[in-house]
Amino acid sequence: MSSKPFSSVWVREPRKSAAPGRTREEIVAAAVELLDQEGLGGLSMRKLGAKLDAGATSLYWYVAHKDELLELAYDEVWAEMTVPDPDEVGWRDATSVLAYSMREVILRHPWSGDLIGRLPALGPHAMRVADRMRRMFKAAGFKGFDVDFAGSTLTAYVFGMTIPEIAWNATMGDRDYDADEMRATVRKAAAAHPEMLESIDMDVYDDPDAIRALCFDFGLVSLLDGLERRLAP
Amino acid sequence: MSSKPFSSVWVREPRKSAAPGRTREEIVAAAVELLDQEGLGGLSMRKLGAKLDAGATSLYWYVAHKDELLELAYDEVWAEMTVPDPDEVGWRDATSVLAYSMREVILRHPWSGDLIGRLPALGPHAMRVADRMRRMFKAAGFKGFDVDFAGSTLTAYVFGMTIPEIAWNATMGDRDYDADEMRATVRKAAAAHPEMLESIDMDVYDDPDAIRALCFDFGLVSLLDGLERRLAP
DNA sequence: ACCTGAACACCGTTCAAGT
DNA sequence: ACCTGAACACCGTTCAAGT
Repeated sequence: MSSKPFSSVWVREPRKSAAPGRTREEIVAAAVELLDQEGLGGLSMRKLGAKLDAGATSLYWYVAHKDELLELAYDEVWAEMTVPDPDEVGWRDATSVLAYSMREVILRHPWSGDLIGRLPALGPHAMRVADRMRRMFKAAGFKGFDVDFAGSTLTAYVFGMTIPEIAWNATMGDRDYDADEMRATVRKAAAAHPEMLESIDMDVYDDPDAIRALCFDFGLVSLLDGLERRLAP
Repeated sequence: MSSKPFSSVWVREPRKSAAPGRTREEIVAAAVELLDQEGLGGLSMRKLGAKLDAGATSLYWYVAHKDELLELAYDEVWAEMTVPDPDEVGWRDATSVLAYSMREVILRHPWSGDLIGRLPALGPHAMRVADRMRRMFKAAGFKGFDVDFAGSTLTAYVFGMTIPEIAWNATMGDRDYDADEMRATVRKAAAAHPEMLESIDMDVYDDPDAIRALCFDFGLVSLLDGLERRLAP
């Protein structure tokens, strides 16, 4: 009945390469390297081909299209996330460590921010995280759908908090940060809302990195408290 | 000291058009229409020009580059969000209504999901929401930085939860959904984690829309509980 | 003040052809 | 089995030139 089937690299049977030629692994590794260096916009099939001393279109033998390549690269990001064993540290600490680890990994690979939630996360490394995260929330005492709901809630929070951080780093990273310039920008944008301007603490713009870290923690603690409340009998 | 200044349509002085020619408003309206119909990938300067019976490059008189156009369109999305008055319904209900409204508006303009957090939200409509949201959390009893932290936490959650929903709708929307096919996909992807497969309730794939709504509510209630806890003396 | 078309430097992807 | 180059149908943006 489906017009076109659900498609993902992880469902498609890969080509079985006996020995010669390139391998998917080295292609993906090169792609990740390029992405880390130049960002999502910096990865083109032509550039990646050149990097591998191959013709631009040779990659299409290993991969159906660019999105598959991105799916593969994306899964590498999940590989770097640490999910502690809840039996050792307790579910709350485990969850907290995972949340911080996700944030850190994503900030280290800013291009992943544009992929999160947009690409299916069905790769082996994503699955490993999903598995261990389920264990975490089961250990906490969640049952049935709530195990998945708790997981979705956590990742939604972390991703939703981290994605704007990437954007901030991108606009600010390659320039000198000027707190006063930033304050002036905000003041101008919010000129129509004097009440807000008056109540806002402009000190937030002194050390944005520190404030963002505080903010992340505030939200995370709130979320964990809220989840804990779900467990009460 | 800054190499290049922070840039956003909302900081730049727009051209003062006396009367003739096109207006920014109609250009933005046409852009939003195109985006709603064809998605982010469907908006090109050439297509938008054609839609306005203009040369492809005429738009560059009104807008410095495509990103500015997107900033303008993006702000229109914020215009549709309803932020209730906390004095009338209480902060918890107000927050809840806002969260649902955000989710609904974003799902109605799926292209906005790709822009959220990536583009500066300094437009007048975004500012209106920010202002009213601050009021909400101040009414709740938050003070100082916590007012902003609570706001960031809420939007992070809503955005992080909604973005994957858009992706889901995009892959599934134009085809018939096949629950069994989906279950088979998951089973295949998770084959290496039998424990997870055994514990997962495959009923989630029967009616994904309903489950996602449940999930959104679960996370939102948890988050609100957690925020409420921050207010305890 | 506003609009145009040509041009530049890119894209992803297809495909017939090579080895 | 693997790789290639040419070709197609696109992009965003610049810029000199028009009115």
